This record gives sequence, C-alpha cells and structure tokens, in this order.
Amino acid sequence: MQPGRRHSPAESVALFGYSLTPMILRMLKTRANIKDVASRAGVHPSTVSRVLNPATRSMVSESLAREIVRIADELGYRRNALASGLRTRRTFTVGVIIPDLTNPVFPPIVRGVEHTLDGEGYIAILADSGSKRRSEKALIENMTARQVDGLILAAANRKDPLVDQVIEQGIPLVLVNRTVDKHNVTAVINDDELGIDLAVGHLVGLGHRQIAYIGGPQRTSTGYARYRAFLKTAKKAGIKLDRDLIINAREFTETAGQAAFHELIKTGKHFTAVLSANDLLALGCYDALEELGLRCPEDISVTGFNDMPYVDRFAPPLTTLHIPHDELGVQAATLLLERIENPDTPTKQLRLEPRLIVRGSTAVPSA
Amino acid sequence: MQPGRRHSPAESVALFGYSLTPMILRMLKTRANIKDVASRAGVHPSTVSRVLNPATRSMVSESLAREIVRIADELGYRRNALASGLRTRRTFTVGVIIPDLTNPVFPPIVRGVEHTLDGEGYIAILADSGSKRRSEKALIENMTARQVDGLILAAANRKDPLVDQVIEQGIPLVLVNRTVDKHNVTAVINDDELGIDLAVGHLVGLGHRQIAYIGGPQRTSTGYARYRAFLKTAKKAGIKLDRDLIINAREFTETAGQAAFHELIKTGKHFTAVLSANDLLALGCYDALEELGLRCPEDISVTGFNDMPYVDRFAPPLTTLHIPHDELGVQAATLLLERIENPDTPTKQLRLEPRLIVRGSTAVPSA
DNA sequence: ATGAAAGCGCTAACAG
DNA sequence: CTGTTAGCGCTTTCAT
Repeated sequence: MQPGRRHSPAESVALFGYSLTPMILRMLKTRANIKDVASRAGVHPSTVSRVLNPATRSMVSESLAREIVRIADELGYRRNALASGLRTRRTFTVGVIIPDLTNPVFPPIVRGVEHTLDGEGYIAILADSGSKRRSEKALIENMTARQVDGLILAAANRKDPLVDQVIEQGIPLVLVNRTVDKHNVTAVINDDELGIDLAVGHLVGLGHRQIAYIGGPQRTSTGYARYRAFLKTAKKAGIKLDRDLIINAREFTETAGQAAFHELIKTGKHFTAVLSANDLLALGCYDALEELGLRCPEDISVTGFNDMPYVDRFAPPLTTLHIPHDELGVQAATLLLERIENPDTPTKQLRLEPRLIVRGSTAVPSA
Repeated sequence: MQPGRRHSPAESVALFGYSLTPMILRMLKTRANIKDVASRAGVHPSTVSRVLNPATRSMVSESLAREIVRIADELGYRRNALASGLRTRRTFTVGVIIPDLTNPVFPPIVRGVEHTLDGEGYIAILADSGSKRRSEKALIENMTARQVDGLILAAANRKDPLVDQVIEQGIPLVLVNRTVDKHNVTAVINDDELGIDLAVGHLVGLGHRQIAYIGGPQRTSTGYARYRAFLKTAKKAGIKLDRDLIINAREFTETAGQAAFHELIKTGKHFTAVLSANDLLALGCYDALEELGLRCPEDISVTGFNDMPYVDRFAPPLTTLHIPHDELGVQAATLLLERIENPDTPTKQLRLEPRLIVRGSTAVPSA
C-alpha cells in the first residue's frame, strides 16, 4: 500500500468505475467519513461539517442541508469523535474516579453523574482506583492524556497532592462525597455535622448518656468532619465525653468496625450506644456484638451513616443517616459542566442534607 | 490570530529570544507536544514518536532515546491519545454498558472488567443504560463514534437486534452476565442449569416435595435458562411439577417477587419452599411472607440466586447461589482483549460455576 | 452560502 | 538509525 494512499469510497468509485452501494462501502472501510458524504453530495467537506454541526448548520441553505443530512444517514455516517476532539479540543468526555465500586455508596453517585452527563452529550470514563494512590495518579494521567474535559473525584483525601496537581493543570475538577481541607475546589458533599447532630439527638432523646463513637480515617474529610462534629455535638448535648469511648478506625470497613467495638469493650467502660461514622463500621459492631453474645438494640444501640442499600433488611434494621447519593452525583456533574463551560466559575462547596432514618438498631437504653 | 499560526514553545523561544522554563511553557499551552520535545532535543518529531512508543523504541540509539525521554519528562510531555488514536485506529478504550449500576450484581462485574483492562493499558467508558433500549442504542452509537476498540454488554436480551448490529459492524464484542440465543457471540455467563440443580437438590435433600418457582423475565437468557433448568431438574428429582406453582415475573425486582409470591398463595396450592430465580425476587418473597404473617424458614423455605452483597445479613440470611461476578468481569475483559487483538478468534461461551451457599432461609419442611 | 486551505498531534512508510 | 513526507477525520479561518 502506498504511503498516503487514501481509501475514500469516492476515489474507489473513480478507480473502478462502479457505483458502490452503502453496504459495499461499509465492507471496504469501517465507516463513511465526512469526505465520503461530501463527494456523494457533490459539495466540499467543510459544507458537510457545517451541516452536521448544530451550531453552524444555519450557515448552509436549508435545502442543501437537508440533502446532506439525507446522504449522511444513507451512508450511516457518524462523526469521528477523535478527529473532532483533536481539532476542537473538546471531547465531551469526563473522567470519574472512585475508590471502590463495590462499596454501595458509589454506584448511585456514579449513576447520578452519568445520567446528568448523558443528558448533555457527555460520556464518562470510569475508573475504580481500588483505593490505591499510585494507580489513582496513573489513572488521572491516562484520563488527561485522553483529553477529558473535566474530572470528578470521589476519593480525595483532606490533603491531596493529586487534587492540587489537577487544579494546577487547569483541568476542571469537582470533588464528590469527600473533599479537601482547602476551599479551592468545587465539591459536593454531605452535611456531616448535621448528620451527627441528628444521630446524637436521636440517641440522647432515647435516653442514652454514655455514647461511644467509632469514627473513620481522619485523612478523609468525612472521617474528620464527623469526628469533630461528634465532639462538638456531644458537648452541646451535655453527655459525658469519655475519650476512651472514642475510637477512629483506620478504614471505613466492617472489620475495622468490629475491631473497634472490641476495643471499646476492653476499656471496661460502660456505654449504651455506639454511634458509627458509617454503615460498614456499624455492621462491624453487629459482628462484634454477636461474638460477645450481646444483643442490639437491647444491650447496645447502634447507628450508622450512609443508609446503604438493604441496611433496612439487616438484623436488626439499621438506624442510620440517609445521604442522597444520586443527588450528590447529579450535582457534581452539573457543577462540573458549569466549570467546563466557564472555567472561571468561582469554586463552591455544596452540602446536601442527610436525613435520619430510625430503624430497629436503636432503642431506649436498658441499663 | 493567523490561521495555522503555531504556538509551539520552541518557536516562542526563537521569537522572543528567551529560554522558557517548563513552568512557563505550561502556562502558554495546555501541554507540550511531540514537536516541542523534538525541537528541544534537536531531532525530528518522528524520532520522538519512536522513542515514546515501546514497540519502536529499539529503532533509536539508546543514548539519544534516553535523552529524549529526559526532555519529555522535563516538559511534562504526555501523548495525546486523541491524535494517536486517530492515526493508529486504536484507542485502547472499551465501552461497557450495564443496565443498572445500583443492582449489586453489576459493580463487581464492572470492577473485574476494569481492573483487567487497566492492566493492559485500556480504559473503560461506562454507561448505565437505565435498562432502556432506546438509550442503549444511543449509547452504543456514542461509543462507536468514539472509536472504542470493543464493547462489553451486560444487558443483552435473548433476541437482541442491538447485538446483531454491533456484530455486523465488526466491532469486537463480548456479552457478560446475560447472553443471546444465537451462538455467534462470545459471552461469559453463569452456569444456570448447575445453579438450579444445586438449589433443587438442596431443597429436596431437606425433604421438600412441593416446591414453587418464581422465575425471571423470559426475554433474558438467565430468566429463560433458569426456568428451563427448573422444569428439567424438578422432573429428574421426581418432585411434583405443578404449573400453578411456577410463575415467571416480568422483572428481576423485589416488587415483582412480592407480587409473584402473593399469586402463589392465591392458588391455594400447598408448597413448602420457593425457589427464586434471583435474590431480589427472593427478597420480595420475604416481604410477602411478612405481610401474610408467615415465617421463613419455619413455614416456607426460600432460595435466591446471585448472592448479592449483604444477603448474609438479612433476616433470615438468604440461602442462595454465589456467582463469581468479579471473575465474570475478568473473563469478559480477557476475552474481549483477545478479540481485539485477533478479531477472527472463534466465538466462545464461557460458563462459570455457581456455588450453593446454604444459610438460614431454608430448613426442613414443617408440614 | 460555499469552497479552499491549513492544521489539531500523532505515526508509519519510505528514503537515505 | 534518523529525517521526510503524508495523512488519520475533522473544523475553522479566510476568500469568494
């Protein structure tokens, strides 16, 4: 094959003197391109481009435009997004990085993001970083190499060089679910303080005075904010704050929650309720309770945070804080699109309200 | 700005007579390109291209190659995937379409797919079709316009024009989770017959003879295969096959399962166990049982299919069939990559074995 | 209203 | 081993 030898069907027609049907065309090359449509219509490729782009379509006479559209359809023409993106520097693609898809809080977020993007002609490149920072960095590089128009990160740490890096590169960015300490990023998160307030209020209302707290990793905004909120709220509610009954787990996992609960017991201190910083930690409490032959809520009340799917089916159904995860995703995508349109949009932090869902894991303290 | 006016930093250097640092470069344009690296290194762009491509790197002298890599790093060069893909017709991107991310069976599949792809330098474009065919078609078009190297569909119907279309277009395709009736597609699914076999065997072993069946939509391969398997296996096991006790729900949902169970009860026929074609349907049975004041497993045993996360925490913990969903994803991605490398690979259907997980929802029949 | 020409950034065939 | 050249498919000035 000659270098630069083109295989445009139009040329093939000239070459072989045959009239090629679309079906045959399709067998010759993957797809008709703009040039094919143009030569079929007897116009210049740029005219076709104008017609096929809504923004410039009005530049072309209506009758010709219709004819071109007809031919394009006939040839099954689809714009090559690579070529288009290369030229325009807009890919209508955004990268979404989440730490762990199998953690039930993330699918609804992703879904909200996606549906919002889809409505605007964007598509999402999704990556599950497996919570590993190394791969996260690589993923971001991969995505920027693909010229994504923006990025949504669901796994930021409070201090996050990766986030700084993205910002520095001028790539539109929105954080979701977790945020960073600095306020130089747009983020959509949950109102942690309100959530903890509600949970503490609920427990206190039931009569609990010795409330233990199992928190999450302090490197995450959620873990930190909930911890701070607990200290603050507990003080306000006038309950005894025993430092031994406050444990911040290293991870938001069931096993971490289980271990933490055992630690609480080991202190020998009395407590009638455990406020956990998320559902998984609460679930770990369930495990520990069972191992210790204790009952929930009869012996100990337990609350969670997140309202993961199916926690209402647990034994006992978990009292927890519902976070509108889909809405988190929707808002994150909306804000990102805004930033893509206008990169100078001032950053903003959106805080969605959690709702307390009272179920069977909390009750009036027995002792 | 003149048409065609280039803003390569190298030219800028010449223009202004300044030595520009990488930092300043980055402020001038989004990113250094191959030409920038080339002029900095005093070589031709194609030489840089060769160095930066592992496959062709050996064509360049080792010392020069190293120098070029150094300069590329210094300039923070990243290959523009759009340009590269446009030229090579390989994007290292695959499209993944799933019907509903919030259905817990899909996240692990997606995760398996992604991790496998990631290992090979590919990335996934993910779309949640919301189970809507229309949007599914649009999504596929969007993805092919983006020149994806292949497609993974998790939501095929037994007869699926969309699947036919993709195949016809010559786009490498792998189905996962569900397949089509025709055997002209590569698919990675679960061994439904074995699963049903195990479930029936378990119930029969416990002493159940009147077993009701709540199946899924017959348009899906899973719904159909499990239904056929139940008929076959039940006959083999010598249990009474009462057509009234076999209901195929329209959807794999909790509400559909609930409704189906009520229908079963309305028949007035006696049964001691319900075999459900998936966990969500089984969950619906739980709901109906509660509404009817019946207990599981004391009054009725219930089994599911899928082993969704947390069904072990339900009240009662659900006896079900575990499907290695991550492995499904891993295999699907592996087979797809194979097909991308060699499109003529014969199609194959991989059937992974489910495992029976006996929990608290099944027991010896009381009556 | 349409055409001509140039180039986004990269790679591959060919020449030397 | 390296440079030259052309072009992937598209969009945009600019010119008419």
